Amino acid sequence: MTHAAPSAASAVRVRFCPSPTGTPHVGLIRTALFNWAFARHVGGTFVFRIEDTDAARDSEESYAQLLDALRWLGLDWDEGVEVGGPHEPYRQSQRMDIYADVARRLLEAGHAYESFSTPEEIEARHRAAGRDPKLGYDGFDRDLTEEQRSAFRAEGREPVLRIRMPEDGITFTDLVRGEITFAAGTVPDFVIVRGNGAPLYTLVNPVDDALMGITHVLRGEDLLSSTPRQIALYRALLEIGVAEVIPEFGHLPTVTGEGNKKLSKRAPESNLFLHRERGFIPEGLLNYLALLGWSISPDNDIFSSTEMVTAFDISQVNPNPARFDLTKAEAINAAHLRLLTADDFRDRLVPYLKAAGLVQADTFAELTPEHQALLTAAAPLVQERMTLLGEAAGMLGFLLVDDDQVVVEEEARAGLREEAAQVLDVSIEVLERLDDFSPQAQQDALRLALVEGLGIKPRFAFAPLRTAVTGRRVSPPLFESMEILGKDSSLTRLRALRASL
RNA sequence: GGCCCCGUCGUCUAGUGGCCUAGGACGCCGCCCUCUCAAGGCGGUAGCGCCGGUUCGAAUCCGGUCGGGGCUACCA
Repeated sequence: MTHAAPSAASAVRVRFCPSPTGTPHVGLIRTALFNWAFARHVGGTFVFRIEDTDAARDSEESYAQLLDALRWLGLDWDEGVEVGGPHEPYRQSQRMDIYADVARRLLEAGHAYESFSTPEEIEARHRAAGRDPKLGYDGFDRDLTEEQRSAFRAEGREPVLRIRMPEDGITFTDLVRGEITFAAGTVPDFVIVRGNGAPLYTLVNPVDDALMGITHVLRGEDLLSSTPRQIALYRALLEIGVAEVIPEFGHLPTVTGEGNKKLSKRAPESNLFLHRERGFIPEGLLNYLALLGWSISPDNDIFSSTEMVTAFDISQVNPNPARFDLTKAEAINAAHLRLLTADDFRDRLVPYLKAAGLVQADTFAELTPEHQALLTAAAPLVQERMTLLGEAAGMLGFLLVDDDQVVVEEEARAGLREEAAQVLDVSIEVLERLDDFSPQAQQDALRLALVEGLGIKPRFAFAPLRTAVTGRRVSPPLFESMEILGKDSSLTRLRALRASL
């Protein structure tokens, strides 16, 4: 791919482990990007694992979208789903026997215990004791005797498995926030296996990280408060020989939307594929996402993912929440669009023109020779005029439709002034006589007749022609456009608008 | 409520005690260029939440305060 080959084999192993629920969210992608950049920077291993332990919410469609997303963005992984690796399988739904085994060992070693209390009972005990009912689990079942457990079972209760939290507080050094301490007693014993035997995220995530040798966990800030539980579980896993090291944690700043709240999955800006459909290119989107919490240098915002890999330093990540600003994202995308080579830019236009029904193929190579020539000539005209590839249809559509299919937009027609008819009459006459239809020749002749001859300011002199030829108020440069269109076609369009006045 | 995180222009950020009368970018405004729109050039707008303390000196360190956010599930 685009990254430097992991030369000195690093011991660093990081992972991206999304749940396949819904459409990929830009915040999720930002997390993937930072993990990827971190791994590539140090020459470590990037693992891609799927956490599909919630059958009620997970879907195959979402799984496919996750693959599509990472591949589109070029965030390649060394180990994981599809590519395999030494710790297969990489989908948690296929690792249930592993979790059952670890849970059993945790129970046998006394790190976990069976808990029969229902949420209602826990709350009731808090109230009875005059405590805040929202305190969470109270440790009631910690030291149940075998007799008590049997009695509960006899009632038909199915126990969940809880981890026994340590008596003392938990402190760790966050890679982006520094030292963080959770005081003793503030984190209740948590559930790792449901009453029906299904393992929970609280168990499977650390277990797989341990089994897969993950050394650094970079994830969203929303998971910060679950870290003490994971560390407690890790300590237990260490003791029973499932884990070898406790990874370091780094909590990436939340990606917010309007109003400083976490960018909702319902918000359209959160939808990665919507951005792709509108014409973001991977380079632009990745660059923008990198800016959410990180900066490559004091005076530059535009960079490639390769440059990011070279410079990325997790300790330089800003802990502040970052707002997803579509306007800036688009500006960054526009900058990358301009950075593309002419051919590359041209080729990337094709799927968008296809989607708009203007061409018949998805790739440049499959286009008709006519369309290929036309696009090759026209693409450079719009490259620095576009922010999103999706604008291609509007900018180039007039070149891809028949003369009698040109629709003159209201905005353009409204801009026509009194002298439009006269301008068109004169222009048609001038252009008809032109043998050299190059932009320069057109301009020279038209300026002579319109600007000098009729005394009309340039900006008003050419507007009627632009409207006639493109149907729009905003278009690629007029003379170049007419050259591409050809003399006959251009004249036909000029006459058509003239006739409609 | 409890626990935890965060607090520099509207937004994303640089800043790790003197280089800061706080730099860049997006946005916005103006001018130049100009066949439209862009691009480009030039200029401008706008910020260290607040209060104490430490220090010769604080955006930078400490305390408090206020504000924002996250978590508080047999979701992930």
